[in-house]
Amino acid sequence: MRADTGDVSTPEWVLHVDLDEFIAAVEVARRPELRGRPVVVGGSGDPTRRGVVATASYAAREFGVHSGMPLRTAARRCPDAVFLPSDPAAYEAVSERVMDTLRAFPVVVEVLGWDEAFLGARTDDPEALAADVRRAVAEETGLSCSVGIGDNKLRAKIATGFAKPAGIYRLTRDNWVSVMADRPTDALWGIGRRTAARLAAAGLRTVADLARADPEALAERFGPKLGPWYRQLALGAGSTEVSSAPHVPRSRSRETTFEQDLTDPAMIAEQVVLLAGRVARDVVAEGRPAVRVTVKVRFAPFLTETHGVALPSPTSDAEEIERAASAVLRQFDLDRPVRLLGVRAEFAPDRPPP
DNA sequence: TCTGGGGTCCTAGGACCC
DNA sequence: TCTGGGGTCCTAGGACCC
Repeated sequence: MRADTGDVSTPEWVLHVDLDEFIAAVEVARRPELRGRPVVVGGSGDPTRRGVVATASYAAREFGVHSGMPLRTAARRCPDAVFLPSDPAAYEAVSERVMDTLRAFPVVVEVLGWDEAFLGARTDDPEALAADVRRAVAEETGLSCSVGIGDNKLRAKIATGFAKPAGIYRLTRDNWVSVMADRPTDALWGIGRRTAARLAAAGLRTVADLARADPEALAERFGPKLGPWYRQLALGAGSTEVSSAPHVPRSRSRETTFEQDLTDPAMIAEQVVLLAGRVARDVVAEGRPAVRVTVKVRFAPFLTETHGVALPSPTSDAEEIERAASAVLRQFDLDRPVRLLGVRAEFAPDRPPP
Protein backbone atom coordinates (compact mmCIF):
# COMPACT_ATOMS: atom_id res chain seq x y z
CA MET A 1 0.00 0.00 0.00
CA ARG A 2 1.50 3.34 -1.04
CA ALA A 3 1.11 6.25 1.32
CA ASP A 4 -0.20 8.67 -1.34
CA THR A 5 -3.00 6.39 -2.45
CA GLY A 6 -4.52 6.04 1.01
CA ASP A 7 -6.46 3.03 2.16
CA VAL A 8 -8.92 1.45 -0.19
CA SER A 9 -11.34 -0.97 1.34
CA THR A 10 -14.05 -3.15 -0.03
CA PRO A 11 -16.16 -3.13 3.08
CA GLU A 12 -19.15 -5.04 4.25
CA TRP A 13 -20.90 -1.76 4.89
CA VAL A 14 -20.82 1.76 3.61
CA LEU A 15 -21.97 4.45 6.00
CA HIS A 16 -22.76 7.94 4.76
CA VAL A 17 -22.42 10.59 7.43
CA ASP A 18 -24.02 13.97 6.77
CA LEU A 19 -24.09 16.87 9.21
CA ASP A 20 -27.54 18.29 9.90
CA GLU A 21 -28.00 21.90 8.68
CA PHE A 22 -24.21 22.12 8.87
CA ILE A 23 -23.48 25.76 8.06
CA ALA A 24 -26.42 27.06 10.06
CA ALA A 25 -25.41 24.78 12.97
CA VAL A 26 -21.86 26.18 12.97
CA GLU A 27 -23.24 29.72 13.12
CA VAL A 28 -25.66 28.84 15.92
CA ALA A 29 -22.85 27.17 17.87
CA ARG A 30 -21.04 30.50 18.11
CA ARG A 31 -24.23 32.51 18.66
CA PRO A 32 -26.24 30.38 21.09
CA GLU A 33 -28.99 33.03 21.23
CA LEU A 34 -29.94 31.96 17.69
CA ARG A 35 -30.80 28.39 18.67
CA GLY A 36 -34.23 27.41 17.38
CA ARG A 37 -34.61 30.60 15.35
CA PRO A 38 -34.86 30.74 11.57
CA VAL A 39 -31.27 31.31 10.40
CA VAL A 40 -30.30 31.79 6.77
CA VAL A 41 -26.63 31.79 5.72
CA GLY A 42 -25.48 32.87 2.29
CA GLY A 43 -23.82 35.51 0.14
CA SER A 44 -22.96 38.73 1.90
CA GLY A 45 -25.69 38.16 4.48
CA ASP A 46 -27.66 41.08 3.08
CA PRO A 47 -30.93 39.79 1.61
CA THR A 48 -31.36 42.94 -0.49
CA ARG A 49 -28.23 42.05 -2.46
CA ARG A 50 -27.51 39.37 -5.06
CA GLY A 51 -26.88 35.98 -3.52
CA VAL A 52 -28.46 32.66 -2.68
CA VAL A 53 -29.06 30.57 0.42
CA ALA A 54 -26.15 28.28 1.32
CA THR A 55 -27.96 26.65 4.25
CA ALA A 56 -31.19 27.41 6.09
CA SER A 57 -31.82 26.18 9.63
CA TYR A 58 -34.73 23.76 10.08
CA ALA A 59 -36.74 26.59 11.64
CA ALA A 60 -36.25 28.61 8.44
CA ARG A 61 -37.05 25.61 6.22
CA GLU A 62 -40.52 25.51 7.77
CA PHE A 63 -41.14 28.78 5.93
CA GLY A 64 -40.17 27.17 2.62
CA VAL A 65 -36.61 28.52 2.59
CA HIS A 66 -34.06 26.13 1.09
CA SER A 67 -30.53 25.99 -0.35
CA GLY A 68 -30.06 27.70 -3.69
CA MET A 69 -33.01 30.03 -3.21
CA PRO A 70 -32.26 33.71 -3.85
CA LEU A 71 -31.76 35.60 -0.60
CA ARG A 72 -34.44 38.10 -1.63
CA THR A 73 -36.98 35.30 -1.95
CA ALA A 74 -35.92 33.86 1.39
CA ALA A 75 -36.46 37.25 3.03
CA ARG A 76 -39.94 37.45 1.53
CA ARG A 77 -40.85 33.98 2.77
CA CYS A 78 -39.34 34.43 6.20
CA PRO A 79 -38.95 38.13 7.08
CA ASP A 80 -38.01 37.34 10.69
CA ALA A 81 -35.06 35.14 9.75
CA VAL A 82 -31.56 36.09 10.84
CA PHE A 83 -29.43 36.53 7.72
CA LEU A 84 -25.71 35.86 8.05
CA PRO A 85 -22.82 36.06 5.59
CA SER A 86 -21.02 32.90 4.56
CA ASP A 87 -17.75 32.32 6.45
CA PRO A 88 -15.98 29.48 4.63
CA ALA A 89 -12.89 29.49 6.85
CA ALA A 90 -15.02 28.80 9.93
CA TYR A 91 -16.86 25.92 8.24
CA GLU A 92 -13.59 24.47 6.98
CA ALA A 93 -12.15 24.44 10.51
CA VAL A 94 -15.19 22.73 12.03
CA SER A 95 -15.31 20.28 9.13
CA GLU A 96 -11.71 19.25 9.86
CA ARG A 97 -12.64 18.43 13.46
CA VAL A 98 -15.59 16.36 12.30
CA MET A 99 -13.46 14.41 9.83
CA ASP A 100 -10.78 13.81 12.47
CA THR A 101 -13.48 12.47 14.76
CA LEU A 102 -14.58 10.05 12.04
CA ARG A 103 -10.98 8.98 11.36
CA ALA A 104 -10.63 7.92 15.00
CA PHE A 105 -12.98 5.00 14.23
CA PRO A 106 -11.63 1.77 12.69
CA VAL A 107 -13.02 2.72 9.27
CA VAL A 108 -11.83 4.16 5.94
CA VAL A 109 -13.00 7.76 5.62
CA GLU A 110 -13.70 9.31 2.20
CA VAL A 111 -14.48 13.01 2.52
CA LEU A 112 -17.15 14.26 0.11
CA GLY A 113 -17.34 17.90 1.09
CA TRP A 114 -17.46 20.07 4.19
CA ASP A 115 -20.32 18.18 5.72
CA GLU A 116 -20.30 14.66 4.29
CA ALA A 117 -18.20 11.54 4.28
CA PHE A 118 -18.44 7.88 3.37
CA LEU A 119 -17.13 5.36 5.89
CA GLY A 120 -16.07 1.89 4.80
CA ALA A 121 -16.57 -0.48 7.70
CA ARG A 122 -16.41 -4.15 8.59
CA THR A 123 -18.85 -4.74 11.40
CA ASP A 124 -21.64 -7.07 12.47
CA ASP A 125 -23.73 -4.19 13.74
CA PRO A 126 -23.72 -1.12 11.47
CA GLU A 127 -26.52 0.54 13.45
CA ALA A 128 -24.38 0.41 16.61
CA LEU A 129 -21.44 1.90 14.68
CA ALA A 130 -23.69 4.64 13.30
CA ALA A 131 -24.96 5.46 16.78
CA ASP A 132 -21.37 5.59 18.08
CA VAL A 133 -20.43 7.95 15.23
CA ARG A 134 -23.37 10.24 15.97
CA ARG A 135 -22.45 10.31 19.67
CA ALA A 136 -18.75 11.00 19.01
CA VAL A 137 -19.45 13.81 16.56
CA ALA A 138 -21.85 15.41 19.04
CA GLU A 139 -19.35 15.10 21.90
CA GLU A 140 -16.37 16.41 19.92
CA THR A 141 -18.05 19.18 17.98
CA GLY A 142 -21.51 19.75 19.42
CA LEU A 143 -23.02 19.03 16.00
CA SER A 144 -25.79 16.66 15.01
CA CYS A 145 -25.44 14.34 12.06
CA SER A 146 -27.47 11.70 10.27
CA VAL A 147 -26.15 8.37 9.08
CA GLY A 148 -27.22 6.30 6.09
CA ILE A 149 -26.24 2.64 6.07
CA GLY A 150 -25.94 0.86 2.76
CA ASP A 151 -24.40 -2.07 0.95
CA ASN A 152 -22.90 0.43 -1.50
CA LYS A 153 -22.29 4.18 -1.73
CA LEU A 154 -25.45 4.96 -3.69
CA ARG A 155 -27.73 3.27 -1.18
CA ALA A 156 -25.89 4.72 1.81
CA LYS A 157 -26.16 8.22 0.35
CA ILE A 158 -29.86 7.90 -0.40
CA ALA A 159 -30.47 6.31 3.01
CA THR A 160 -29.20 9.45 4.71
CA GLY A 161 -32.12 11.38 3.24
CA PHE A 162 -34.47 9.07 5.11
CA ALA A 163 -32.36 9.30 8.27
CA LYS A 164 -32.56 13.09 8.52
CA PRO A 165 -32.63 14.81 10.86
CA ALA A 166 -30.52 13.23 13.58
CA GLY A 167 -31.31 9.65 12.65
CA ILE A 168 -30.04 6.41 11.18
CA TYR A 169 -31.53 4.49 8.24
CA ARG A 170 -30.52 1.32 6.45
CA LEU A 171 -31.09 0.88 2.70
CA THR A 172 -29.83 -2.32 1.03
CA ARG A 173 -30.81 -4.72 -1.73
CA ASP A 174 -33.33 -6.18 0.74
CA ASN A 175 -35.54 -3.08 0.98
CA TRP A 176 -34.47 -1.14 -2.14
CA VAL A 177 -37.51 -2.05 -4.20
CA SER A 178 -40.05 -1.56 -1.42
CA VAL A 179 -38.58 1.83 -0.46
CA MET A 180 -37.66 3.25 -3.88
CA ALA A 181 -39.77 1.67 -6.63
CA ASP A 182 -42.62 4.20 -6.59
CA ARG A 183 -40.51 7.31 -6.05
CA PRO A 184 -39.80 9.77 -8.87
CA THR A 185 -36.50 9.27 -10.68
CA ASP A 186 -34.96 12.40 -9.17
CA ALA A 187 -34.93 10.61 -5.81
CA LEU A 188 -31.78 8.99 -7.23
CA TRP A 189 -28.39 10.57 -6.54
CA GLY A 190 -27.25 11.75 -9.98
CA ILE A 191 -30.65 12.43 -11.52
CA GLY A 192 -31.78 16.01 -11.16
CA ARG A 193 -34.80 17.99 -12.22
CA ARG A 194 -33.89 18.27 -15.89
CA THR A 195 -33.01 14.63 -16.43
CA ALA A 196 -36.13 13.58 -14.52
CA ALA A 197 -38.20 15.70 -16.92
CA ARG A 198 -36.51 14.14 -19.97
CA LEU A 199 -37.05 10.66 -18.54
CA ALA A 200 -40.70 11.47 -17.87
CA ALA A 201 -41.02 12.60 -21.49
CA ALA A 202 -39.84 9.09 -22.42
CA GLY A 203 -42.56 7.64 -20.18
CA LEU A 204 -40.22 6.88 -17.28
CA ARG A 205 -41.57 8.53 -14.15
CA THR A 206 -40.62 6.25 -11.29
CA VAL A 207 -37.54 4.38 -10.22
CA ALA A 208 -39.35 1.14 -11.13
CA ASP A 209 -40.09 2.47 -14.64
CA LEU A 210 -36.41 3.29 -15.12
CA ALA A 211 -35.23 -0.05 -13.72
CA ARG A 212 -37.38 -1.84 -16.32
CA ALA A 213 -36.25 0.32 -19.26
CA ASP A 214 -34.19 -1.09 -22.12
CA PRO A 215 -30.52 -0.05 -21.71
CA GLU A 216 -29.99 0.25 -25.45
CA ALA A 217 -32.98 2.52 -25.86
CA LEU A 218 -31.66 4.61 -22.96
CA ALA A 219 -28.21 4.80 -24.58
CA GLU A 220 -29.83 5.93 -27.81
CA ARG A 221 -31.78 8.66 -26.10
CA PHE A 222 -29.47 9.81 -23.30
CA GLY A 223 -25.97 8.95 -24.50
CA PRO A 224 -23.80 5.84 -24.47
CA LYS A 225 -22.70 6.23 -20.86
CA LEU A 226 -25.43 8.24 -19.18
CA GLY A 227 -28.38 6.19 -20.49
CA PRO A 228 -27.26 2.82 -19.12
CA TRP A 229 -25.94 4.49 -15.97
CA TYR A 230 -29.38 5.91 -15.16
CA ARG A 231 -30.79 2.40 -15.23
CA GLN A 232 -28.04 1.16 -12.94
CA LEU A 233 -28.98 3.89 -10.49
CA ALA A 234 -32.59 2.74 -10.58
CA LEU A 235 -31.44 -0.79 -9.74
CA GLY A 236 -29.58 0.59 -6.73
CA ALA A 237 -26.22 -0.44 -8.14
CA GLY A 238 -23.19 1.53 -7.01
CA SER A 239 -19.56 1.39 -6.03
CA THR A 240 -18.53 -0.18 -2.74
CA GLU A 241 -15.00 1.21 -2.87
CA VAL A 242 -14.34 3.73 -0.12
CA SER A 243 -10.98 5.50 -0.43
CA SER A 244 -9.12 7.81 1.90
CA ALA A 245 -6.78 8.96 -0.89
CA PRO A 246 -6.60 12.76 -1.02
CA HIS A 247 -8.58 14.36 -3.79
CA VAL A 248 -6.48 15.61 -6.72
CA PRO A 249 -8.21 18.63 -8.25
CA ARG A 250 -8.71 18.80 -12.03
CA SER A 251 -9.22 22.55 -12.05
CA ARG A 252 -9.32 25.68 -9.92
CA SER A 253 -11.63 28.57 -10.62
CA ARG A 254 -12.78 31.94 -9.33
CA GLU A 255 -15.91 33.79 -10.31
CA THR A 256 -17.85 36.85 -9.22
CA THR A 257 -21.39 38.00 -9.71
CA PHE A 258 -21.44 41.78 -9.70
CA GLU A 259 -23.95 43.69 -7.65
CA GLN A 260 -24.43 45.91 -10.70
CA ASP A 261 -23.98 44.54 -14.21
CA LEU A 262 -20.79 45.72 -15.94
CA THR A 263 -20.96 47.41 -19.32
CA ASP A 264 -17.59 49.17 -19.62
CA PRO A 265 -15.21 46.90 -21.56
CA ALA A 266 -12.18 48.32 -19.76
CA MET A 267 -13.73 47.48 -16.39
CA ILE A 268 -14.60 43.98 -17.61
CA ALA A 269 -11.04 43.44 -18.80
CA GLU A 270 -9.69 44.68 -15.48
CA GLN A 271 -11.90 42.26 -13.51
CA VAL A 272 -10.80 39.33 -15.64
CA VAL A 273 -7.16 40.12 -14.86
CA LEU A 274 -7.98 40.26 -11.13
CA LEU A 275 -9.76 36.90 -11.26
CA ALA A 276 -6.91 35.38 -13.30
CA GLY A 277 -4.47 36.63 -10.65
CA ARG A 278 -6.46 34.89 -7.91
CA VAL A 279 -6.60 31.69 -9.95
CA ALA A 280 -2.84 31.91 -10.54
CA ARG A 281 -2.25 32.07 -6.78
CA ASP A 282 -4.42 28.97 -6.37
CA VAL A 283 -2.43 27.24 -9.12
CA VAL A 284 0.85 28.07 -7.38
CA ALA A 285 -0.56 26.76 -4.09
CA GLU A 286 -1.58 23.55 -5.84
CA GLY A 287 2.01 22.98 -6.97
CA ARG A 288 1.07 21.75 -10.45
CA PRO A 289 1.09 23.92 -13.60
CA ALA A 290 -2.05 24.85 -15.51
CA VAL A 291 -2.46 23.59 -19.08
CA ARG A 292 -5.62 25.46 -20.07
CA VAL A 293 -7.40 28.69 -19.15
CA THR A 294 -11.13 29.27 -19.59
CA VAL A 295 -13.14 32.46 -19.18
CA LYS A 296 -16.85 32.46 -18.33
CA VAL A 297 -19.13 35.40 -19.02
CA ARG A 298 -22.71 35.50 -17.80
CA PHE A 299 -24.64 38.18 -19.66
CA ALA A 300 -27.84 39.73 -18.35
CA PRO A 301 -30.37 38.42 -17.84
CA PHE A 302 -28.73 34.99 -17.37
CA LEU A 303 -26.99 33.79 -20.53
CA THR A 304 -23.71 32.02 -19.95
CA GLU A 305 -20.91 31.58 -22.47
CA THR A 306 -17.43 30.13 -22.06
CA HIS A 307 -14.29 30.24 -24.16
CA GLY A 308 -10.90 28.78 -23.45
CA VAL A 309 -7.38 28.16 -24.75
CA ALA A 310 -4.76 25.51 -24.31
CA LEU A 311 -1.65 27.22 -22.93
CA PRO A 312 1.43 26.97 -25.21
CA SER A 313 3.15 25.12 -22.38
CA PRO A 314 2.14 24.23 -18.79
CA THR A 315 2.65 27.18 -16.43
CA SER A 316 1.99 28.52 -12.95
CA ASP A 317 3.12 32.01 -13.88
CA ALA A 318 0.58 34.70 -12.97
CA GLU A 319 1.41 36.97 -15.89
CA GLU A 320 1.04 34.14 -18.40
CA ILE A 321 -2.29 33.08 -16.92
CA GLU A 322 -3.53 36.69 -16.87
CA ARG A 323 -2.38 37.21 -20.45
CA ALA A 324 -4.15 34.02 -21.58
CA ALA A 325 -7.38 35.03 -19.83
CA SER A 326 -7.23 38.51 -21.39
CA ALA A 327 -6.72 37.00 -24.84
CA VAL A 328 -9.66 34.61 -24.34
CA LEU A 329 -11.88 37.50 -23.24
CA ARG A 330 -11.42 39.01 -26.71
CA GLN A 331 -13.32 36.05 -28.15
CA PHE A 332 -16.53 37.36 -26.57
CA ASP A 333 -18.91 39.92 -28.00
CA LEU A 334 -19.20 42.23 -25.02
CA ASP A 335 -22.26 43.94 -26.39
CA ARG A 336 -24.59 43.12 -23.48
CA PRO A 337 -24.39 43.88 -19.75
CA VAL A 338 -22.26 41.37 -17.84
CA ARG A 339 -23.49 40.04 -14.50
CA LEU A 340 -20.76 37.46 -13.85
CA LEU A 341 -17.14 36.87 -14.82
CA GLY A 342 -15.14 33.73 -14.08
CA VAL A 343 -11.69 32.34 -14.80
CA ARG A 344 -10.75 28.67 -14.54
CA ALA A 345 -7.37 26.95 -14.83
CA GLU A 346 -7.21 23.26 -15.70
CA PHE A 347 -4.43 20.89 -14.74
CA ALA A 348 -3.06 18.12 -16.92
CA PRO A 349 -5.10 14.96 -16.51
CA ASP A 350 -3.41 12.10 -14.68
CA ARG A 351 -1.16 10.22 -17.01
CA PRO A 352 -2.02 6.56 -17.32
CA PRO A 353 0.76 4.37 -15.90
CA PRO A 354 3.40 3.40 -18.51
C1' DT B 1 -36.94 31.06 -8.08
C1' DC B 2 -34.74 37.19 -11.18
C1' DT B 3 -31.25 32.78 -10.00
C1' DG B 4 -23.66 32.17 -5.61
C1' DG B 5 -19.37 29.89 -5.91
C1' DG B 6 -16.64 25.87 -6.46
C1' DG B 7 -16.27 21.72 -8.56
C1' DT B 8 -16.90 17.06 -11.77
C1' DC B 9 -18.24 14.41 -15.69
C1' DC B 10 -20.51 13.54 -20.21
C1' DT B 11 -21.98 14.75 -24.93
C1' DA B 12 -21.96 16.56 -29.50
C1' DG B 13 -19.93 18.64 -33.31
C1' DG B 14 -16.05 20.13 -35.96
C1' DA B 15 -11.21 19.60 -37.22
C1' DC B 16 -7.88 16.73 -38.67
C1' DC B 17 -5.78 12.56 -40.18
C1' DC B 18 -5.28 8.21 -42.64
C1' DT C 1 -12.29 13.99 -59.03
C1' DC C 2 -18.20 16.87 -55.26
C1' DT C 3 -16.24 12.55 -52.35
C1' DG C 4 -16.15 7.01 -47.75
C1' DG C 5 -15.46 5.75 -43.15
C1' DG C 6 -13.30 5.53 -38.84
C1' DG C 7 -10.53 7.27 -35.07
C1' DT C 8 -8.96 10.93 -32.07
C1' DC C 9 -8.51 15.45 -30.27
C1' DC C 10 -10.38 19.85 -29.00
C1' DT C 11 -13.97 22.90 -27.56
C1' DA C 12 -18.46 24.60 -25.75
C1' DG C 13 -22.32 23.58 -23.33
C1' DG C 14 -25.17 21.11 -20.13
C1' DA C 15 -26.34 18.57 -15.99
C1' DC C 16 -25.42 17.50 -11.50
C1' DC C 17 -23.52 17.85 -6.85
C1' DC C 18 -22.31 20.30 -2.31
